[in-house]
Amino acid sequence: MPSINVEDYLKHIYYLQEEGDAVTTSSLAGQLNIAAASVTDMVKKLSGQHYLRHLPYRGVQLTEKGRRSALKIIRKHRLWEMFLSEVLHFGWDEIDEEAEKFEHIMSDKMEERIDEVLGFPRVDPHGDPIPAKNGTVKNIRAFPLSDAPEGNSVRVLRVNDANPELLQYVSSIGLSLNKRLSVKQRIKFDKSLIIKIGSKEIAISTVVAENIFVESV
Amino acid sequence: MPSINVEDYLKHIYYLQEEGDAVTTSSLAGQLNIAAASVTDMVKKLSGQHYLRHLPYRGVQLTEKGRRSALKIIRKHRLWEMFLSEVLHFGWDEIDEEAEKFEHIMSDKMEERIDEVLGFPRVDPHGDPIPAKNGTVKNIRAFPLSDAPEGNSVRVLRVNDANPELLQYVSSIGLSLNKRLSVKQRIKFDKSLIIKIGSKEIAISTVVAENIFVESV
DNA sequence: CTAAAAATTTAGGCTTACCTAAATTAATAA
DNA sequence: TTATTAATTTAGGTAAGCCTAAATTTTTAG
Repeated sequence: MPSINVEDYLKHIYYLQEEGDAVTTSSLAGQLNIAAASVTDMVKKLSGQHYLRHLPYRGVQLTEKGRRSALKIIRKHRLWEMFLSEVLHFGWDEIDEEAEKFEHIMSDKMEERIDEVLGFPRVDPHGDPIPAKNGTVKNIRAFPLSDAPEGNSVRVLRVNDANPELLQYVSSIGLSLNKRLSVKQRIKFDKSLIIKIGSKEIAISTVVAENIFVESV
Repeated sequence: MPSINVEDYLKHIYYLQEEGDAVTTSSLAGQLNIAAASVTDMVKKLSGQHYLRHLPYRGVQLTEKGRRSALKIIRKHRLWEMFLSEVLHFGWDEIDEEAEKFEHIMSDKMEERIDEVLGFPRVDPHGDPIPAKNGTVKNIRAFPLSDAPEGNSVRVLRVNDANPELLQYVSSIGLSLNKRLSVKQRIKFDKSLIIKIGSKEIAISTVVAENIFVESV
């Protein structure tokens, strides 16, 4: 069984890989809030245990073993987020932090019980897919709202959960998962957007638009 | 904030104190499954941080600070047990183990939310009192069934949760919290009891009787 | 193409919390 | 009361994960 620290490394490597970024010592150090030298140490250890492959000075890549372990944690994390949201009525801006620790101590029995109570959900409250027990992850084909052409009508499928304030803001302008909106206007010089939600028109910055993922409708 | 390990020490010291036992290096080592020498180390550290007083070669005693910290953990532990039992329908023989880890990571926000959902319970599923936020603990005036005189009619108030198999056994003979029973006969030579639950008469050993706490009714 | 800058790794250390073995103190039995 | 036994503490170590500073490798700019 990987330690809590190892689990955190694997999870963050998976996230970085998923975003298509190269997984370097420094990007990992940034995610984990840890000195780069410490990351090198751990990476060598994880490589020795075949959780990942390490090309010195180049970066790392999860092995199948590493990917499996990462997905187990992520499954627990997202199920717990779902539970916090659905059963204990936490806001979507609060749940990620609460789940950070629980993901590491949740027993398999607990995982199954919660999955059952929730009715075997496929996505978490931010629209991220909940990995299946067999290691399958449904990939959500959504594109960032910032890429939507003028006039497009779209539906929100996912919101990046990395920043609680962003989530709060998104709620505050009346957006939530599955909500429909249309792009009224794209402002060239600052790349901001004017979107229409229901009958309201709202201006949002690129930063916000880049973190809202949608599908055409 | 005390570390997880410190919390475990404080909790077990509290338990031992509560049972009226002297809290010695070896009794603690036994509870924590740790070598006595390691306990001495930690005890000196905790004494330095004023969580407890240490009389070398004699034993330890929690300070008020230590008692407070212990009760915070125990409150979280018992609330979580209650939640597992009431909301997720875990058996009373499963919950203690599940709560061992969660007690250390449960946020105060989570604690409040659960307390609320459960309707501010006063006792956990084993009949142990849930300490209040202000550090008050209702003491349950119950005596062990093994002390009940022949002919006595009693009600179950608490069952020692230290042993899951005992809890299972107690359930299996039809006993649970608040159930009434009467002592039909006390067998002298092995101190076992014949008790009557509803219309059934059952023989139970001292070991079992010593772990069931009752009040006269 | 090379020199400076940036990223990565190596070296040497630290802290927490554990361990075993040896020394010391306390308890117990003759 | 003293010798033996039991409990406790001290001494010296270990492993996991982190750190800073120095050395090395890679990238980038001129």
